[in-house]
Amino acid sequence: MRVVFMGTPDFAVPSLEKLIAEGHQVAGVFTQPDRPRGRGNRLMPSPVKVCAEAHAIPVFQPEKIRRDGAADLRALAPELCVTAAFGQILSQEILDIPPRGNVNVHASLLPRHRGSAPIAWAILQGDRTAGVTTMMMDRGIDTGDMLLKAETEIGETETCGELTERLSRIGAELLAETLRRMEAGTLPRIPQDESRMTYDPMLDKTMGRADFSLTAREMAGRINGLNPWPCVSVSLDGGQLKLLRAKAADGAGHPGEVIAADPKQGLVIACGEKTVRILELQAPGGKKMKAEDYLRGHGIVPGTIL
RNA sequence: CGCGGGGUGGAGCAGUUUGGCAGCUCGUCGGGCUCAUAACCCGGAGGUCGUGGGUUCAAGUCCCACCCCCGCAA
Repeated sequence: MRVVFMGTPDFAVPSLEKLIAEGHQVAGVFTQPDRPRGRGNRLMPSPVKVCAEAHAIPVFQPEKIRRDGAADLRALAPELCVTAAFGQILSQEILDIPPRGNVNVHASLLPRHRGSAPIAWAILQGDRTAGVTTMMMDRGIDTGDMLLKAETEIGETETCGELTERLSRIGAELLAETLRRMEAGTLPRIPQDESRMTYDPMLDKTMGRADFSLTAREMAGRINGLNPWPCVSVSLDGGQLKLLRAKAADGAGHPGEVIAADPKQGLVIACGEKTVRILELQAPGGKKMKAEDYLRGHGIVPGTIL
């Protein structure tokens, strides 16, 4: 099929690569403009742009596709558009261009977790499973009819970053099957049950402020679900200690109290209910490391309130 | 030239301000104690101190250049 792909972050790359590998004709790729990123504020291309260029596919980076992308898209004459974490809202004018419509790869089990951060929210809300849904796009945000769905269990200490990586590959497979069945005419089209939908807001860096009055399960969900961004962190030695991976554990104490902090027992912090064991963290200016490694070189006095 | 932190045995750190024997918490290897142990005791191995150059009787430490890693900001 002649398709145009729209996507931006790492999550979208496997889907683009799968389209190419499946023999679809990817006529062009739309992605977010290069942004200043990293140290030195250098302009960095999106992962999707890097991938597209490696395959010699024309790249389009309008600031707003609904304002100044229609002509380019029309010129590419796509039979179908595929989007995956593009990061821009499509107008009806854009949606009307491809005759077979617009398939979106959304990283949740719709109608749950509509919005831009479905994977993080699945972990934040303590879901046991996550997944990918392919859907036909319409004017609303993640409101269109569902096509196919793939489900996977969320690991007990799996982070948003890890789950995103996993779902990106599951999504690519699901996309391939979706297009196969579309061509075969055997694709179901299922309206979303509006009564069961949830819409989750964008992540915000203020969510990273540690709140140990939560239950241990909630706290572990925040720590794992907000990694790699914005991450839950606590102030320590004038810097921010990022908590990167955690697991609920037994025990109790004043919320925020350090129950244990040595290489043998690891780092255990009391929550509103029970405690969390910190498995990985990152010290100010340092690299990610296991909590035990951190504690070999840094002392935290048990009883300290974080 | 956006701001800032860092690179020291296998891991994590101190030591750099004020140049003077390579240190700490672990791990590892050997031995001991113990009914037993992730506990405890004794002993050992393991380091071009990111790279190159400079100053000095002497550089992890001071000077110059470069490489790499990380945080903030997005």
